[in-house]
Amino acid sequence: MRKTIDTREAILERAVDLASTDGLEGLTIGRLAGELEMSKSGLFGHFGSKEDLQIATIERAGRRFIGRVVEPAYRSTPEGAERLRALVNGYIDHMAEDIFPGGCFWAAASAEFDGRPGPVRDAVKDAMAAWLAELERQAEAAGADDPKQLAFELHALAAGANQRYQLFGDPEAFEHARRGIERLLG
Amino acid sequence: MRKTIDTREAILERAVDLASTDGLEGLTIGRLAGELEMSKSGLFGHFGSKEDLQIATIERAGRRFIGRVVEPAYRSTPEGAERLRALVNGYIDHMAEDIFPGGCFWAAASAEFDGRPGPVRDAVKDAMAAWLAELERQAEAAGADDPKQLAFELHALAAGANQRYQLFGDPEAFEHARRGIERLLG
DNA sequence: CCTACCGATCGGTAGG
DNA sequence: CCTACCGATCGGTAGG
Repeated sequence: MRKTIDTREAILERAVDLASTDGLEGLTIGRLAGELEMSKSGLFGHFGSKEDLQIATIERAGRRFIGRVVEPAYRSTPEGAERLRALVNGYIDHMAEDIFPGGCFWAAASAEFDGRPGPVRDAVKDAMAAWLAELERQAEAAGADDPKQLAFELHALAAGANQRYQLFGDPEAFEHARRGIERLLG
Repeated sequence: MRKTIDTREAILERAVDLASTDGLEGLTIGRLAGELEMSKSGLFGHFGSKEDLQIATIERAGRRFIGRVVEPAYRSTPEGAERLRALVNGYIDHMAEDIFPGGCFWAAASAEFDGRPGPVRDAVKDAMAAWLAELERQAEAAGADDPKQLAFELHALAAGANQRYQLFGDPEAFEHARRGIERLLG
């Protein structure tokens, strides 16, 4: 039992990385099995379908993001302006550190599935909605005039930095984003 | 000759739409041929490889964007602040009008290929670079303090609106983007 | 522009 | 968790 769970976790860790570079559709059972040196059917048995694997991968990416960005911000800052800044800067830091190879998992998954209705798209949507709601909550606690507007702009700057950095390999992207964030928050 | 060119153009028009929803990798020769009611090899003959088809599709999407966004802005406004506003608002309008089904072609293509070096990625990069350079040029003509920073933020707001609108189907995304743009330009 | 193929890979199943 | 398969589809080719 233990080992089965461990194997499943190991599969999903690799799956998140593979999906970050090649997309959730490019995440094929055969390639994933090959990289983990197990048979296709052995891997397949941990999931009921490719769709289930994709959804489990999205959930796993969500836990990684929470562990690396959200929890540190909660531990180090009080609710409000400070936590809002820590969340957005943490998001940017984790892009700059290439924690998801191939760029932000969420930007990729969102662009890939936004036009394809179904449970995979819904899983991406739920994760993004939770992140935006968290930003709005902290913006409200910070006493922002328009918390939704602020959350939108902060996320747009971070997502814009990811797109620019991934495409041009230009670390200046992060500087631009940070400057915009400081102008909004400071 | 004429007809060969027309056929090629028709193929690429469908290809841009298909790639907008299913990605440049999901753009398969078989599906495209099926939708156009021609044989795979008949379609394939217009291109030398799938990669060539992808690059030709990117170029075609670029011409569509220029025709629908850039040229109207040039015709209706003088260089500088007015043209900058017209370009960014035109970009947002063309997202809201669903000119690319499945969301902005560029956001999708960029996220899909940013982690895969090669000529396809380079074609996406060149198109995005030309767009950002155009924004920077108009920002400079408008007398902005930091034209690169302004261009980055304007594009980020527009791209953020696309992501949000495509994922949540929420037209408020465009209002948020327009509000941010007015604050930056006004 | 077509028919008729090729080897490789896809998601998924049978049976152990 | 495996081997051994299935039908479908992939990009691409031969030959006309």
